[in-house]
Amino acid sequence: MRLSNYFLPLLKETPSEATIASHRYMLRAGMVKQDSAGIYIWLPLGFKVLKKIEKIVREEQNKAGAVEILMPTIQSSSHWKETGRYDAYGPEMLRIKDRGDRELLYGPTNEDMITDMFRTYVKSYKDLPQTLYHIQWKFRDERRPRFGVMRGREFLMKDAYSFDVDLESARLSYNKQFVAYLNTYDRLGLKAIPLRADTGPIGGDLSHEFLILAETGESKVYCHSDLLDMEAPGSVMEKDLQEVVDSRTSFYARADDMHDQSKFDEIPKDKQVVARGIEVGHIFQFGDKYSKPMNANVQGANGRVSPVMMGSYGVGVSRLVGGIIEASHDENGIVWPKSVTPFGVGIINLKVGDDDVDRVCEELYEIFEKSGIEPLYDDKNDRGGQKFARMDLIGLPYQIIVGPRGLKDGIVEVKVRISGEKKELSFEDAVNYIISEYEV
RNA sequence: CGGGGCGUAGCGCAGCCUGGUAGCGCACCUGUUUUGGGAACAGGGGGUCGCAAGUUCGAAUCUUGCCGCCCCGACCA
Repeated sequence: MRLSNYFLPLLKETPSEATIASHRYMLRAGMVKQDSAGIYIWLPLGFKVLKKIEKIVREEQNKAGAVEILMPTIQSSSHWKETGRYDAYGPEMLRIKDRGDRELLYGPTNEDMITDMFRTYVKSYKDLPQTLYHIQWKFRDERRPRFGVMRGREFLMKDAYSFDVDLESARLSYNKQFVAYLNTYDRLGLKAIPLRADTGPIGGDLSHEFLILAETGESKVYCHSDLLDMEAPGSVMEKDLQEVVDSRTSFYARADDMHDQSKFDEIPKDKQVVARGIEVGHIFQFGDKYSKPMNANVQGANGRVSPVMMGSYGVGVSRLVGGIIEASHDENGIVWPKSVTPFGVGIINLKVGDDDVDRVCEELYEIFEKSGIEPLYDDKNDRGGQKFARMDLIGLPYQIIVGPRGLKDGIVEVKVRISGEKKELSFEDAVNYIISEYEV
């Protein structure tokens, strides 16, 4: 993409409402524009990142054996009345009436709808287990939306729903998602901690929330530091993932609402971590909570009919955009992990109109376009300082700086955003270096 | 939902107390000189002062009502 053709409305000054880094930088870097409280327009740069995160979430869901569907944003109240949640959910649910005075709602979650769908098709244990997911916009009429996309009213969520014949099988479905979550966050460049969680209004028996550490996190976290040092499990072939799950859950890790100081004190002092975190995922195992009232029953091998055992698994995709920035920024702007960066490399032309500089930039641009690295070429006729500040703000992992001064000696400069390190390299070395950095 | 506050150009703000032709910085446009870490100078465009009613010769300014938004706390991807 050439910057001269792009829509990138940057702000030099910080809008007054933004108090945390991710919100400030998302506004300043032209990623989002607020339209009303907790509702945002996704501008090109923000949308690109959102889509990249969505893609990684999708790939990891597919790897875990989940199957993608798409449910509507607008739901009928009927399923919610069947489960009793129409009354229980409260004012967070946006209720709408259509022209026929029918009660509709903008979905805050989809257990009720998917349970209804599932029961019409599946009657036998032979069609189980099954996990379905979708990535869809949700609306929750939060009392106080804030922190930009971190707590919007409208937000993009991946929600998966598992269906099993019994609790033993349901445990395996839960474990698959647990492992998929660890891998997902790892690919997003995040260190996520699974915490034993309260089951909240969705309800159920077993639940973990996943937090990423950030100073501005809304939750206080107490955990064992070894948990933070663990690598993502990657693709695990064994059928029963219990060992992998146990290897994480055996460490003490609680948010303050579930905190037990005496157990925390048992951890060696130098391994105790007290930090703040942002919730970026939550998984639940809730058995027959919805299947029972909705008569979503399946017949087992023994011929007995019983409610299908369910779980649900949420990842806040739009929240992750903010979460990643919270976890990865400095005083100059965002520092994107390579996996979600909106563009792979920024090309800075320090003297637009200079034949040699223009030519080298164009060659670089073409090479990176072809190699799929997606360059953002700053071909605007601005001063160097402005270009440097701009590129730092939007946070691409690598910058190639091309100017007449370096070109005279046959070199271009490569800047690594995260460290600030600058390398003076030949054209070929610069290209090879960037390309090799993106090879898996 | 309790507490606090704000609405004046795209963004950041002053003006309001004490009513009298709407201002500053950034951004934007034109020109000149510049150009390797957010350039300088000169000129210029952009506003129903959140909306409505009222008081007044006259309202951004005073009064009332409404709408919107933010911040701090208690609750949630």
